[in-house]
Amino acid sequence: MRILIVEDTTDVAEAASASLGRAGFACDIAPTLADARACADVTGYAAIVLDLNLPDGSGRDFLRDRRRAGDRTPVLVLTAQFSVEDRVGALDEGADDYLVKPFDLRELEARLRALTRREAGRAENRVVLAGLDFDASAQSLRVGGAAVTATRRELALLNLLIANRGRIMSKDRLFDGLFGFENADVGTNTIELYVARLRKKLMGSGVAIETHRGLGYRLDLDG
Amino acid sequence: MRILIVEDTTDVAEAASASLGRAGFACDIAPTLADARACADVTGYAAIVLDLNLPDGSGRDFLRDRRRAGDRTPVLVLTAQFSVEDRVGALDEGADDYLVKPFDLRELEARLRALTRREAGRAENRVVLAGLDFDASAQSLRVGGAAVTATRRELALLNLLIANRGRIMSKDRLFDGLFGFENADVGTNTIELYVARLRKKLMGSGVAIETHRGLGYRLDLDG
DNA sequence: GCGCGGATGACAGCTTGATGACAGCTTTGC
DNA sequence: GCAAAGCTGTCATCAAGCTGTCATCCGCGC
Repeated sequence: MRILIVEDTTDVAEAASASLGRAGFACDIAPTLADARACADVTGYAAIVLDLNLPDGSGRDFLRDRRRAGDRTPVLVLTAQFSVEDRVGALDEGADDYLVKPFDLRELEARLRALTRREAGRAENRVVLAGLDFDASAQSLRVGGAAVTATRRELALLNLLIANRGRIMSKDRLFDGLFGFENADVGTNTIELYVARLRKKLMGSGVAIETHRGLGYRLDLDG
Repeated sequence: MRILIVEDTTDVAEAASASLGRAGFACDIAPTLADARACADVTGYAAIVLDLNLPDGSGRDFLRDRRRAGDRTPVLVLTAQFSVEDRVGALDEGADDYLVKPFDLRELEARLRALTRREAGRAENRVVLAGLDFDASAQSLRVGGAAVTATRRELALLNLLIANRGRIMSKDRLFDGLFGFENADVGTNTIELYVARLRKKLMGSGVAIETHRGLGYRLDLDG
């Protein structure tokens, strides 16, 4: 984890750097806004510690610029001011946290850990198969890059087939997956219907639903 | 955005709930650890505000349990203690932030905005999308440059849709985000109502709320 | 060729969503 | 405190389009 410390008071910056270094962070120090910009442009950081009082301007401008540019690196602001307005202002301008000087180094360390912690693993429900791009959580379907709309039943069927890709699914099992008890009297023909409708929408995706007579259906790569 | 407030002092909890409600958050209050667990098991929250001193135990246990269980919901800890050890301890146990009592309600609000914003992958409160310009902290909305007034619920809905832009949000999820438990008996038709009202206000913004029958709604660029 | 399982187009019913009007309640301004 | 304004949510009505049935056609395997 690499951290950028934007702070012009050498003592503070070096103390922080040493302390964070011991905690496993690699730190770069930037004593001016210009240095900070140069560093941030060259490499990415897991987080930025930003003093607001700098010799060549206010850290707020730096923060605002980065956010406007779409940069989401977590920023922890250091401030000498106590007023609630200032704190609220900093947070609303895009800071993720702040610390009032003088601060305890252990606390800086803990806060940076909290900020950088949530970088890791987001559960992805997305499946990409040849020209097919299906995201179960967003219920979105793309075929060859183009968004395709599908109804609830169609998506449910697709979901089932994808989850069992490469395996033959009997109509009974598909039926069980698509309909609850209250729909038990729906004709089995319905499955065939939805397979047909899905096939039409998956046209040209490189993925095909094969028919296996007397056995069921299987989704797999085309060809 | 739905928030769980775990706090046994009724005054504090209700003041926070009222203040956050005005800011567009839907709040549930849990006065005990048992209540908190029950709530958290039943529904998901955008963030949890957690007092450490509770009648049936320490909030730390609750926090630790949730993290062990793999839950990453942002947690903001309320504490009466000043010691650095306590603060560091809370952060390292998985809290994302803390506030020392007594705290300013505006600050709680700003910190929760920062926490939920980060979760939604945003670095600042302001979002500009085509002709739509929305600022969550100022609760202000502009369409094609012109200021548009919108009510709290409308803004809350918009905020939710923007945070999940591009994905289909089921009415249930939108409902959970807009209403807490005390409003559980509100008809689901209400969502449709607010979608209609929002659509009217977003007219000509280049952003549209698409209906996906049986699935939910999705906010995306028009076209 | 025949039989059976599967494919598919059309359609009617019905669930789901849209929307205008209204009553209750909250907030705001005085 | 009071009154007015505005926000909220319910209801009823209307529109849309998803669903599943039916009938018919296709094609594989025997």
